[in-house]
Amino acid sequence: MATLNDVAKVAGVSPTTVSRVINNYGALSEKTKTKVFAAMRELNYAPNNLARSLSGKKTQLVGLIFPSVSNPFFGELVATLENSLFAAGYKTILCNSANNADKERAYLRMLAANQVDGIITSTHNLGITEYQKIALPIVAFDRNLAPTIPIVISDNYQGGRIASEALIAQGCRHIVMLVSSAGTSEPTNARQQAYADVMAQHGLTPTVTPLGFNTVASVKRITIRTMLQNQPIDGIFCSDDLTALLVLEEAAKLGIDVPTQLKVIGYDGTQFMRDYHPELATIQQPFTGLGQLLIATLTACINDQPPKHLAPLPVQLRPGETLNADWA
Amino acid sequence: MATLNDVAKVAGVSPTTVSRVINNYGALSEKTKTKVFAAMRELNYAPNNLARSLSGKKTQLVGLIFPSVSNPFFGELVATLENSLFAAGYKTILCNSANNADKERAYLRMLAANQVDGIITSTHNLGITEYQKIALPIVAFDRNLAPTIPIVISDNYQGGRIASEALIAQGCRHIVMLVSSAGTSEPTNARQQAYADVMAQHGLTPTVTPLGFNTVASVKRITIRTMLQNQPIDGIFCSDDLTALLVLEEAAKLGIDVPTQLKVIGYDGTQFMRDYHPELATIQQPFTGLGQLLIATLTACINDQPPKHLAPLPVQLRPGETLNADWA
DNA sequence: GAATAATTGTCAAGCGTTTGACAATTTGAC
DNA sequence: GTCAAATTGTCAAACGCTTGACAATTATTC
Repeated sequence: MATLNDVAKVAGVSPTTVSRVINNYGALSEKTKTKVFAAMRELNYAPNNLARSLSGKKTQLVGLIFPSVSNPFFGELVATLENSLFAAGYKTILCNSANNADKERAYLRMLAANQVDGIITSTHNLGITEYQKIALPIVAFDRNLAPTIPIVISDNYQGGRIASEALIAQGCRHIVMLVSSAGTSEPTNARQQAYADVMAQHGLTPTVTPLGFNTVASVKRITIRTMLQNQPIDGIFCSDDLTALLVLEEAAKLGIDVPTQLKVIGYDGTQFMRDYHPELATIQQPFTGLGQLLIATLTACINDQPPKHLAPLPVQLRPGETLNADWA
Repeated sequence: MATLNDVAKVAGVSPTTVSRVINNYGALSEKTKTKVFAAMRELNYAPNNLARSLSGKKTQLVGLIFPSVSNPFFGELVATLENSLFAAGYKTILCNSANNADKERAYLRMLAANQVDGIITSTHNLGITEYQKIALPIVAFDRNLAPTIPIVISDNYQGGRIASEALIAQGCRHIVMLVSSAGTSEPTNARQQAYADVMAQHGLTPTVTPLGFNTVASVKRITIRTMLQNQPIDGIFCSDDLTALLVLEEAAKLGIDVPTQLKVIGYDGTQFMRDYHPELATIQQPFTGLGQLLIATLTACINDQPPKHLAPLPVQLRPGETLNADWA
């Protein structure tokens, strides 16, 4: 690997000058700049980022801690983030926490050891103190990590309300909500709260059926099937789109027609769903907006300007045939 | 951030001793080890990996260049890789090339600048010379990058053969293959070759319809629909599962019953498909095996022991109702 | 308690870069 | 041709750690 000194020799200038060119600092003539750039190209030189960072520069590394990119929701979010981070000059270290506390702890240590500039995370298997001990800029997505850690969310309550009201507006009276989230104090729980509130406002009884975030699909299917068989249900609100898919398939197997007998609405609205299951009505999260806000917030934290307050981003209903047959 | 010197002071030993403990080198008594570890914990110390690597240690960083983790196939593969890499003590730098040559070039530079130990890639938008210029261990997945770069694949020809024969065995005679890959010399093209060979062996006419890897789903749908409407087709072999999904949906819209009127088989067999579309018959790629082989090969390259020859990993048919109604 | 082995300390160079202070040189303007 | 301004060079310290050489200190053993 060519070093800065090699470049200096080839260009016939001093190492300091090369460094000045790289960092665009000090007085420099066009002529030397050209010479140096030519030498860099000739040697296929890339400055050693380790050395640069050691001597004070930022690493331009950001850690992304998410459950797993094998889930299309996180996959899409991570893809969005990675793109924006790249555009902003950052490199992405990917960490799939797999909802494993030990792994997450190891990741935090590792990211610190690698001197990342900041972390964006969407898991929380650790205690608050552990997050606070990290003396690093952190931004959370949809999770309450610690009072001091800024959190970016979309409007979960609003989303829950829109979904519930949409089902009721379509005539549903026996509406069940399926939730697969685990914790109790998570922001996403506002969706359930909204569901419960809306149901109560309409004099209807809310029924929340938990499925467990880490439960395998086949087990979820069984729960869903028994539910469909044993309860009089005409509407289902799923806290994520994948669960909605399971509902649609189990309903089809049982000969329940959607949307005449049963209306279904999901949550998330990934591009994947839009492409491969456009029939599903869902609550559309603003992926791009969330990604940009996450990164803007993180860079703000990196520059010691933590945001005062972060308003939840608006969500919107994406209509579909599972809610309203003659939608199109 | 605490440094090695801080740890030494707290532990009451010399910096050298702390380094010896970290690197487990030289003669060390249990007593000092304990003291040092205690001090490290007390200070929440993590060795600065930049400094370690600068002074000769490996970075334990691996770059992953894939089109995008928003595609469930790559998402799952990347998740698998990340897990295994983590287990092997490596950190993952994620690079979504988005099939953009400039971005890929920038990524290669960036990875080199960050002194990664190696790269695993599954895109190739660049010329051979550009890959060879990278003086870094590279392993390719399903792509021919350069003669010198080892390539890990599953048995594409075998997969194409199994799929084609399965359709024929189920009585299909008018079979179309839908391919979404772009290049002409890619290993995955063996699937088409096998399809063509098998068709010929049975005295049938092969028809390959290209869809374009980067084409949006809605456009693919149109192609598929017109094809279904205008050609007598009783079997479709898709070069990936997502395309198969589109086929199933368009067929349903047209009132074509699967599998009685049309049989469909996909390719890839992600966990996602198994969970959310178990009805789809497909060719199952050995994800875990591929991941492990990719990493084993990369570490071999890193240790200057490039593999002699890499045999394609076997694939297998995963049956499903889209191929055989009474399968279950 | 002497001899030997085991452990720990001291010192310094080096990894590739940045950055500041200062001196030396070149350039341009008049 | 002079002078100031612009440009480039020299030198050295620093970032945090590793590693080797060597000396000094402890433990261990008989």
